[in-house]
This record gives sequence, C-alpha cells and structure tokens, in this order.
Amino acid sequence: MRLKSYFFLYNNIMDYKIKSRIWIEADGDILLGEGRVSLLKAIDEEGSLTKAAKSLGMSYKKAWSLIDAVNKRAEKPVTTSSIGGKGGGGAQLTAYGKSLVEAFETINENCWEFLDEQIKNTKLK
Amino acid sequence: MRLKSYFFLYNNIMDYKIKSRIWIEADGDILLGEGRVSLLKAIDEEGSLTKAAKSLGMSYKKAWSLIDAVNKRAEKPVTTSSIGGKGGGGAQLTAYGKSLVEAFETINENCWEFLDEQIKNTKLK
DNA sequence: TTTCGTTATATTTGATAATATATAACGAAA
DNA sequence: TTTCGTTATATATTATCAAATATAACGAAA
Repeated sequence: MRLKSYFFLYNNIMDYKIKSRIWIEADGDILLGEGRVSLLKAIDEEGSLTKAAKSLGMSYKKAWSLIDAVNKRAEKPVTTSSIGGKGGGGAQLTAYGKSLVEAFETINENCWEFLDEQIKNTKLK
Repeated sequence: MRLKSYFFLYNNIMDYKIKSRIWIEADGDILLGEGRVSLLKAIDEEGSLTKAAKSLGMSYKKAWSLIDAVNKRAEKPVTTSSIGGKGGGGAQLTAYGKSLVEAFETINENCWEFLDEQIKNTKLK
C-alpha cells in the first residue's frame, strides 16, 4: 500500500497528498494505463475476457474494446484468444504482455516512492 | 519541452513513450492538477478570471468552478477577487498560490525526468 | 446617475462516454 | 447433431460532463 505524503507548512503537517498516474503511449495513442493493466492481470488470473470483465465490474464491451486497442498498438500481441471448444473459448496473457505489465507496475511504484520523497522536501509559504 | 523516453526491445528502439500526470489532493478531493495550475498562471498574467479563461479557450463557468474548488480546499486563499470598479474588477494570485504553483511545476518536471530515467533501464521480452 | 467589464450564479442545450441489449460465429464434448 | 460458454460486433439507450446562454450584483469613473 502506498505511503501518505505531505507538504509541510512551516512546522504544521498539512493534509495535502500527492498522487500520480502514468501511462504508456504508442504513436500518440494510449497503449497501457492502470485500468488496462488491471484488466490484463485479471485475464491472466481468469483465463477469460468475460470473467475478467466481471471480476472488475466492467462491461464485456468495454473490456473487449480496451484489449483490442492494446493489441492494435503494441509491437507484439499482448493477449491471445480462442473461440468455441471446451469452456467456450478463452483469453490468455502472452509472455510479452506479462513483461509489459511487470514493467508498468515497477515503474509506477517507483514513481510513487519518488513523489513521496519529493513532497517531503517541499515547503510552502 | 519534455524529452522523449523509450522502452528498449533488445537493441531496437521502440516507439513507446511514458507519460504522467500528478495532482495534489486535500481531504480526498482534487486541489491542484495541471489544468488548475495553468489557470492560476493565466490569472497571474491577466489579472482577470474572464481573460484567463479566454486565453485558455475555457468557458468562464468552468474556470470559476475550478478556482472556487481550489480556494475551498486550500489551507489558505490561492486567489483573491474584486467585483466592480475600474475595469469591472479582477482576480489575483496570492503569494501562497504562487508558492503552490511553483512547487507543483517543480515536482512535475522532476517526475518527468525520473520517469525518463526509469524507462531507459527497462527491457521487454 | 449612467456606463462599463468584471465576478458570481442558474438554467438550458449539446456532446460525449458509459451501459444495456441483442445476435452471430465458433469448436470441443456429450 | 445439439449443447455450452466463450469471443466478437452492432445498435440503442442512458448517464454524465462540457458548453452555451442569460442575468444579477458590484463599484470606480465619467
């Protein structure tokens, strides 16, 4: 869990917190953000786009649109899918997808730490 | 202007860029983000909320709502305003507002630099 | 007292995004 | 061949947000 960060006003701790969002763009379009990463992780856990969407309280259409956008913009496929057969089909996260997710989460956590450090050294008038 | 950042795929430079947004919250509500900082700077330059809004292509109502939210959540007033009189009135950025803007922009630029550095050390499969 | 360009606010309209619903295609297994 | 739960897609509806419009209050200066 993320640590709180504060501005310091002279000697009084204020109730200001700093937050951040990072995302990766490919050719000017969003490739990956926090929402898409959550969805990719859910696909990896559930093995199905339908189940992944449900687990996040997201409509299937929205989930499908997000994954479609990710795969269109990524250099290599991030998920694979099959229709029909046992269980009706399914979706899987590729090794490339896993490395993207891991890179994103690592950088994101490092960014939080960095901002916490930055805010500690900030004083206001 | 912000430098580009890239993921490295083995030896190939990919067209992925990392971007970020930071914001400051007070009591769970947004106090300051990039949009509000731009507006505060425009107020400082124009001396008027109407002119500041116009210079950013923003409706007066939206600008007023943003500034109202900022002043309600900040520990001290960020802007002051007067109605009537010579020129019809105006709005000014307080010293506290200036220090908030400066702190925000400094941290934001540092964050970009940090992320550029992070991405340089990232390799994907 | 009138004029002026503001701040401040409410209301209406329009645009955009999210959601719900429906349906076809698919292929392994019974 | 039928069943099943998926993926994939289109369309219609709803909800949310942004923009446009209108109006009152204000106070220095002419």
